[in-house]
Amino acid sequence: MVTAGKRSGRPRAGEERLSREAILTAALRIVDDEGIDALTMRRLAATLEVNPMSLYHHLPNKAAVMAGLAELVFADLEYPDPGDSVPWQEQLKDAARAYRNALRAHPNLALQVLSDTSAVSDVVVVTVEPYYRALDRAGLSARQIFESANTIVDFIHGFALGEAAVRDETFDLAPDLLTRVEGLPAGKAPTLVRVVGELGAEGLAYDFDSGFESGLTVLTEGIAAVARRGR
Amino acid sequence: MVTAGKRSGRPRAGEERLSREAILTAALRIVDDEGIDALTMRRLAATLEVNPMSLYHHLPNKAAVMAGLAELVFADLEYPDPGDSVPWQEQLKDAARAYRNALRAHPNLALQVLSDTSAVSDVVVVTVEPYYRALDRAGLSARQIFESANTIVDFIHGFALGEAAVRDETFDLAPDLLTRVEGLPAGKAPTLVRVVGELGAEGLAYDFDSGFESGLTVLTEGIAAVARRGR
DNA sequence: CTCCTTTTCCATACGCTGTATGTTTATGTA
DNA sequence: TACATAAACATACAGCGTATGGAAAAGGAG
Repeated sequence: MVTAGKRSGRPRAGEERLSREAILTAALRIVDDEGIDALTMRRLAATLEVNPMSLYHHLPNKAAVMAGLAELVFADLEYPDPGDSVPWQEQLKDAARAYRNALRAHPNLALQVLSDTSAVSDVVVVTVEPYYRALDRAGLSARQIFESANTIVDFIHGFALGEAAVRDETFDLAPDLLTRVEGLPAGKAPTLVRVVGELGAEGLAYDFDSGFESGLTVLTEGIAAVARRGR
Repeated sequence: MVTAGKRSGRPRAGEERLSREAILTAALRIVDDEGIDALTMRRLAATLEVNPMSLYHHLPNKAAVMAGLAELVFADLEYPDPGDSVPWQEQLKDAARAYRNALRAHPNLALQVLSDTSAVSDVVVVTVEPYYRALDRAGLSARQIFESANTIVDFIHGFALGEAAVRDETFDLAPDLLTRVEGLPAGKAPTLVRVVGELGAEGLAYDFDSGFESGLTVLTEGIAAVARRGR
């Protein structure tokens, strides 16, 4: 019996089935479609119609696949950078929005991106430039620029973490929070109960977009205050 | 041959070897000492000198063990809450510091705590009360309190994420960042290069404590500005 | 007391994982 | 033409979470 497929041995020139890029593309698709847990070396090999061990000729191990995926997220990150014609606050916010959007583009990958420090390459380091540009224009010292940029990035990371976690389990914040707070033992967290109650009364229409924007406003106002005081 | 240990069947009264609490305590020790990957059901059972399957009589599966660990972190969280005698800014910062400290207490668990939404119980929800208290005193609207508290928590989460990631691989930020930035292609990220260069010249003594404090300052100043504008 | 259900342990086993090792075949270079 | 290298496949191993079932003590019901 002459089986048509799966010849063993090296493929003819131009018939290579694999490449680092092709593997990562397939992996990204699996993660996007079915979640991070669905990504196994065997599953990945199957979608590429290849033996699992073949993958190891292009990537040293599974951790490298993960790191490669994290890098893809950053590669897709493109800052608009409107230039210095807009106020620095707007420049800063635009950079933050672009970063958040890149993290949102692959929610199943967010945790990986945010936690895998081994994926921090030059590609990633360079992505902070727009924050430094904007903060420089705000009149901050070198140290203040450094610390403020870190603060912004930390906020975005925390926000993205919450957004991604909620995203993949169809968890509706508003009603959940409301019922949860209402069920609390009396007198346990009075301010929380009152505030959430008021929000519920006026229809707590929480969405992540406005939450992110209000965070950016707090941060830019805070940085402006620090800049004023710093002079 | 009558082997002394490992009798099968139910233990005599008062000789139970396991309990949910004992299991979680042992699990926490493993995670603290050897990292999250070292925690397997078999390993956990071994340290408790028990058959792996015995664990399943006290916890339904491994995910429940993880969630239980995350809960332990929040259980250890105690806010000092100096009361209303200090400015609301200080009250807010104290709450944030306490939360950060709780997350730092078990760095190997930080990622789990921050990403496992299934561990969000009443215990956790109540922990936001101090933020609400402080923000209420700042004169914010219900919606502003809600959004500002989220922003603070997001910042702490992002910060803790970075801190935990760096912690467990003896990665020294300052020299790493310096050499990395110096090795960048010329003209690639001019502001970043200049700022980090200046910091390197004056001895970039970065530590997480001061980074966290400067973040808190930016946030409280920003919230104060929003409060002023809100009137 | 006896009978019976429930609880808490142990033993075995299954399907899955990442990957080490070795073989086959084609390529590119000497 | 030889030969090292590269890219595929095949087999196999240790370790994982956990389903299933059995043994023995506990504890309540008659």
